[in-house]
Amino acid sequence: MARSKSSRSSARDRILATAADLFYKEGVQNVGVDRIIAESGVAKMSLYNHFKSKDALIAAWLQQRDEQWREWFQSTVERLATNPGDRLLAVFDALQEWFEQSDFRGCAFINSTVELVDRCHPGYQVAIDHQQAVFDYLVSLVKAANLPNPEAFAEQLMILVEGAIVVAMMQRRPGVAMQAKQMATVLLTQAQR
Amino acid sequence: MARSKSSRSSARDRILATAADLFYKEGVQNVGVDRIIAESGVAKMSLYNHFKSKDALIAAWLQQRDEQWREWFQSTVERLATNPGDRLLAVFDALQEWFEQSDFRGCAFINSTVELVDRCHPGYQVAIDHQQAVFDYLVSLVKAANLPNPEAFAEQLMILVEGAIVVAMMQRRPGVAMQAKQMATVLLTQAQR
DNA sequence: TATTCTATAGACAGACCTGTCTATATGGAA
DNA sequence: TTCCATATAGACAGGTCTGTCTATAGAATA
Repeated sequence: MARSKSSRSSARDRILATAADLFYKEGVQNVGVDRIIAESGVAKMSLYNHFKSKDALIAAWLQQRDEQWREWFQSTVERLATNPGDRLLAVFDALQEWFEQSDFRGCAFINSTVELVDRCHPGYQVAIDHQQAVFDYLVSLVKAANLPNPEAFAEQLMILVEGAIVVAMMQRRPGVAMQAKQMATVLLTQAQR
Repeated sequence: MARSKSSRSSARDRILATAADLFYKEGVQNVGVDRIIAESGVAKMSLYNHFKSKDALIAAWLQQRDEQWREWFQSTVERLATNPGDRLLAVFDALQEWFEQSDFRGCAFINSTVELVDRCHPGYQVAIDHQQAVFDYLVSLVKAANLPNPEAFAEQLMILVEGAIVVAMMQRRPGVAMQAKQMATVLLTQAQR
């Protein structure tokens, strides 16, 4: 039981790791299952034993990326600042760290939403839920900073976050995070009054 | 000569109009040339006589959309406000009109950039140029309003615009434009000081 | 009228895609 | 040792895609 579980996980994990890399770098539509099995060194049947279809693999990737990205994001924000007010702004320092990664190619969830036009795709809801989870985290930060109207201010932050991501991706300009941070500073001062 | 020119344009225009509709609604990767010729009622050879390849058709579509969208955007902004300061904010009223269109599915240029991962694709540079042209227009509005550091403030507006577009697309919430407008108002007041 | 240009329908090649199938190897468990 | 779950390689079917080719119709011009 423990063996079969561990060997199964190993194959599954290799598939998921390869898919994660390729799907993010090249887009879910531009990567075929043949490529994934070739680069992860598994047989095609292993992929289809672990995942019902390519669409299910896409959904599993997004699910995993949601968990991993948010864990990275939150721990980075909390590493960069301790004061609740500072943590709000540290959101943008974390973004800049992300933008500076050499393989940065935008938000996997925005990108997948664009590629998977069909709202019934199993990965679509995962992308929507991810945005909601990020929003909820921002709300928690705003509440910790004791600002009035936490939802309203978190929605403002969300606009800045999404805008910075798109500009960073399109123009390859990681520094946009600091512009967004400065905007957030101004809005924060305004919100505190 | 006039005949052949006009009949050629008519076929070319039908192809481009159909492609524009389908590419925007369903994404360039999800629409094949067979579908375009079927829905525009032309022969496949007519498409390949007017466009070197599907990629060239995509590029031609983006080029046309760039011109049409910016003309619409600028004339809408100028219709909604005459005072230079108000025009800056009218940008977001124009966005809201756009977001409320029933077929709104985000920015064709962001979407195509995501789909066409390859930066060498003939349509890729068109998308980058579009963003630059929108930015230049924002700079002209900021300059007309006599604000200091026009480029810096236009970059802030750009973040708000891109952020609003993404939120409107992902969450189907046209009202996000008014939140972005309110943020712009605060930043405008700050910039004027 | 004869010519020429552009349109048409549709077959076709060649590549790629997903998903299934077979036949076989391996390694821990009973 | 025998069994069984899982791994493997790779052929295969059936579909889609782009782009080319042929054969033909129609309409304006010389």
